[in-house]
Amino acid sequence: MGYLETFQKYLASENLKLTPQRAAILDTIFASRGHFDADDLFFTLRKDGKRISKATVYRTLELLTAAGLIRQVDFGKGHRAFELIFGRSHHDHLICTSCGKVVEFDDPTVQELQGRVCRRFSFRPESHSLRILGRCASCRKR
Amino acid sequence: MGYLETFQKYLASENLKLTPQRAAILDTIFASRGHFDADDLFFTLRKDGKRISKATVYRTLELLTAAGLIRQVDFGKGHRAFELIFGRSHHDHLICTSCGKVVEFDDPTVQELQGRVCRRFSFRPESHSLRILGRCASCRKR
DNA sequence: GTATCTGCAAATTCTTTGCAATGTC
DNA sequence: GACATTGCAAAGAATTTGCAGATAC
Repeated sequence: MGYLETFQKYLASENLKLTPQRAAILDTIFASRGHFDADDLFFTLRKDGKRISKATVYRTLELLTAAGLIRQVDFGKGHRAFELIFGRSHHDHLICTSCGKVVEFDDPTVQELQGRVCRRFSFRPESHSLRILGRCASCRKR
Repeated sequence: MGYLETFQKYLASENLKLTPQRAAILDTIFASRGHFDADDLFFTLRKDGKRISKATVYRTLELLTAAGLIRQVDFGKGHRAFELIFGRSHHDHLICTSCGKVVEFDDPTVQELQGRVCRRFSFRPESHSLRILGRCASCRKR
């Protein structure tokens, strides 16, 4: 099932509508991949000639999160960032504290750990986010 | 070495001064423990009869972070939260998505993982933050 | 046709900054 | 005494909200 179809299914289930604005926002997210925030999205849309208000961008990001197509990530900037998760496998982030470079990685240990910790404290696991901070090789050379 | 002494040492090394406001803020953080944000701190101080401006609270939180006495944590609220790290061992957080309860845990696996991932991508590890989200036992019963 | 959406501008919330008075070392 | 610090109020950034007109289903 495609992403638009998935979104539409979610919207229908909540009695919401698929508007051209919502579709354009989702298309833009899929086209760019990577990480983004509300502002990035707003300006990319504008560059593509789509005049969608920031309010709509914010409102749509919330819907897409609820629909499970994107998720919020925290890179320590003062504002919210997101990334696409639809069609992607789970991963975590390694972030360079000098240049801000973000490397995605996947290590099965995290899943096991999540299960173990949840069992110990009687939680039902839902998700996790792991950020490792360090200095990348090229920043260390400088 | 006590926390105030540690802070003072940091301040001296940066040619900064220990003021009554800075000491009061640090004392308050130590007295309350747990997690807090700028606002919590501001109101606790005020309740204790200390009239310290928000600007000073924000400025001091930055200093305390730089001094390594506290660190920023992300609980997915829209604003910054902090926790005391001075005198505490490292830990991560398990958070209930229903009631917001936060459980601290420590699992040595995370350290190993951090080392392994950094080695793989030639990063020098500095720190990490792991948040596991789930539903706690009492929320599941409801 | 009706309930949801959009854009706009105003309102909120969180945080930072300029500046004159004050205080620490 | 010099330079850092404070409080205040204003500025800034990010996000949310109220509302009237437009639109999907």
